Amino acid sequence: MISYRLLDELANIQSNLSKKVIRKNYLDEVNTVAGVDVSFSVNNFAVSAAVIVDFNDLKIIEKKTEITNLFFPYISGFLGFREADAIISVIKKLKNNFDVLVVDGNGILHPRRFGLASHVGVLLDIPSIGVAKKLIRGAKVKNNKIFYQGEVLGVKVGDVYVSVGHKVSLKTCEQIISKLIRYKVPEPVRLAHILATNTAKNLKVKKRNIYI
DNA sequence: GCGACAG
DNA sequence: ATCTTGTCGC
Repeated sequence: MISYRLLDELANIQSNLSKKVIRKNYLDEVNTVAGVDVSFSVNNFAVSAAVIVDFNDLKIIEKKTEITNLFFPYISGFLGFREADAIISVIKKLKNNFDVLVVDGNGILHPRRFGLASHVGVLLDIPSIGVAKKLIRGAKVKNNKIFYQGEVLGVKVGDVYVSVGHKVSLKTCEQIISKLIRYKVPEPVRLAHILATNTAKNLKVKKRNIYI
């Protein structure tokens, strides 16, 4: 079980690490973009997937999957402690380099400015962008700007909510995500989602066969 | 007790 | 996130 005492400590860790987040561009030209997503299998396994695409034609350059243990439940505001490890593990399996990472979840659009995308970005010290499918509670959208706790912390692009993860300006986040959208979710993340979901599904089938 | 929650 | 069939439409 997770105690409020522990959540307090983890919230402090987030607050401290959020000071490392850089909201400006620390990247050169963008030629390749990686997308990651995590799916969940039977009980305590997480299946993560990473897909690198060419920024110009959105064609797949490389894809990888990884299976890791889950050691933390889903608690809104603490997604990084549940999924960051799985994401970092699969990124480390990639052979190719990429210029920026797109993560399924918020960046600094977060109670303590340290959502999943920032969590992964800071730990790996790479440019990252957060893309959420649902607006975090308490935020409001006006003219596609996302207002949260008195600050503009994101931008709505199509149907998704974009925020700075690390080492990318909000303006650049907006430009990059705009170019990556074919359907609702930006291509590399959508492809990673499909890959992770299918891989998790196959795992379940295999596990089931043992008992037949 | 009820509804809501970034995934 | 996940549990789940058919069905509408290109």
